[in-house]
Amino acid sequence: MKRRKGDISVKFRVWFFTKDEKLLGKGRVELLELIDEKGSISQAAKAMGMSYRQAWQMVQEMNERAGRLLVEKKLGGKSGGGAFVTENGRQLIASFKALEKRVAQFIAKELKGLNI
Amino acid sequence: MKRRKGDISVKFRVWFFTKDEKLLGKGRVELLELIDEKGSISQAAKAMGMSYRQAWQMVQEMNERAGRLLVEKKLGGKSGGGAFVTENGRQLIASFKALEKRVAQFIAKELKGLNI
DNA sequence: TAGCGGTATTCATAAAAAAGCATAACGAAT
DNA sequence: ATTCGTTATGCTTTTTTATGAATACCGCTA
Repeated sequence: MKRRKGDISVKFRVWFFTKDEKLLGKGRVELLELIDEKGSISQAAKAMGMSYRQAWQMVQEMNERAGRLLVEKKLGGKSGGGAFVTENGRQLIASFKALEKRVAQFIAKELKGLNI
Repeated sequence: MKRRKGDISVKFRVWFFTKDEKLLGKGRVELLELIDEKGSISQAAKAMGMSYRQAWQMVQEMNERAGRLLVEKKLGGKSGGGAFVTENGRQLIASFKALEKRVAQFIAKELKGLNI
């Protein structure tokens, strides 16, 4: 089977780091968005098909590494509590998605000139 | 601890895919380059600190998915045999590294304008 | 023809990552 | 006080991934 031009596609990922530790990537941004939408870590985890435990650990790690709270959590209360994305968190999400989009456009443009 | 602008860095990876299967990324390109330099999979694996088994499997997978040989192998012979990167392989390496470099430059440029 | 070093392949084992389960703490509403 | 759904956490099990050992094959060289 002969390889023809256009047979190869390109994928990419970007991540935000704080002092060489991964802060977040596409998956965690999606988790943050779902927390924002659902109002709880457990509902967001369920929606993503991941274990609550893992989602909770991710949030914990993100809050620690960011040096600021990206997600605030409330214990007990009317509906048992919940979790909410802070303004800092929303800004980080926006920055990430903006960069991701621009990189995607750049790569698409580059591919036209690259002979693969 | 307050988060200051510039506290966050960005990392990225790009991959070449053929029909939604990963063909290669930064690690495999490095392996190819080492094979080209050393003339054998086993020496390249040792230099990368990975098992021969894994390196061999990666080469196998790349050759299959590329639809063309990126690495040719020779059994037996003067020094027991060896492995060599084909012209196709070299071109793919070059394309990958060129794209990777351009993306790095683009992201660096973008970060100046992005407020994170 | 015996030896050398690399490719090719299987099998069992180890290490690491993810998932699953169970349970306590919490606090507003009733 | 009871109920409720969530956060929070430890412990066990499962799954995935990587590693290591062992073996056969290959072809040049001495």
